[in-house]
Amino acid sequence: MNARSDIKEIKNAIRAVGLRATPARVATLRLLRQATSPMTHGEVAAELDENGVDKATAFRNLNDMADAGLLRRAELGDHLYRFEELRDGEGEHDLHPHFLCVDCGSVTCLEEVKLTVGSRKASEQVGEVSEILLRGRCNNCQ
Amino acid sequence: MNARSDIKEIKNAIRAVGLRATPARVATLRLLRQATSPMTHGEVAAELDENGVDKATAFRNLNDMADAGLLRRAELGDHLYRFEELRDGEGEHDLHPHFLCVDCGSVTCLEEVKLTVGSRKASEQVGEVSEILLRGRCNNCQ
DNA sequence: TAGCATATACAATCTAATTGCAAATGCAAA
DNA sequence: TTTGCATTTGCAATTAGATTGTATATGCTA
Repeated sequence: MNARSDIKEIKNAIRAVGLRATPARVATLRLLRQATSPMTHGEVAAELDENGVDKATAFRNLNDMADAGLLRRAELGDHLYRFEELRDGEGEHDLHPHFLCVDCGSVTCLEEVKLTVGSRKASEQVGEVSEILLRGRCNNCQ
Repeated sequence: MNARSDIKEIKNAIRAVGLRATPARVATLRLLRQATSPMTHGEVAAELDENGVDKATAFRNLNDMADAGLLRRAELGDHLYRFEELRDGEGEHDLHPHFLCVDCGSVTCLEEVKLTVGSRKASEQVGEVSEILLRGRCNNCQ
């Protein structure tokens, strides 16, 4: 898939949730697609700043796209919102956990980490789990 | 137990972690002891403001007492730090997961919740996990 | 391509949280 | 009890993430 068809696909994805496919939004989604882990408001804004996109616009777009269901807005416990694309199939109920390094702040998606069956039952007694977060020190920071 | 002996006990607890038992700290700990759920920086500061305690002092004391191991500083997903007293026995090294209700802020310890064996291996590839957090909406808030 | 609702840039604002520093105070030792 | 001094406090300024107001510009549908 070349860059042009990528952009077309991105525009379609944005329009599919009822938003206009503006350059700032295309750039935002492209950025999130090539990122390997969720990006903060600030990280996205800093990148888009090079394209002349205003910080407030970047923030509004992230929030709007999250509200529209295109992105997931995650709060990992360090007072920063992080955004990642919500691919088809991954609904709201997708529970793939995140690992947050308390030293460097890096975030890793842990697709394959699951709770044991008994654990899921136990946690359901308490409430409906919407997010699983592991915190610790990543290998680079040991 | 009367108020006087309460205060004596509170002062002892503060001194036990190597801090001076100042009026502001005594008031802070007393407040947290009578609270039924963790309090935010701002809530504590607002209460102590009536005693003439400065906001910066309130914030510093909460952080200092948390660093000293007297309080737990929790992040419940709404970008506010919340503090609660860490009673004896609850150490820093308790690795059992916690469930945080994003609505009411209640915290539940999930002693029995575990990761699958494969998940532990997978997460160890990323780093050393020191905390497991489940977030969602508790049964009271459904 | 014209019309208009949506989106943007720019600037101001808000709130949580932190920091610098001189003055005040807890508390341990004399 | 008093003294010495490190710790703590008050006050003010500041940082940083995030949000909001508004006039202008632009996507996109008819």
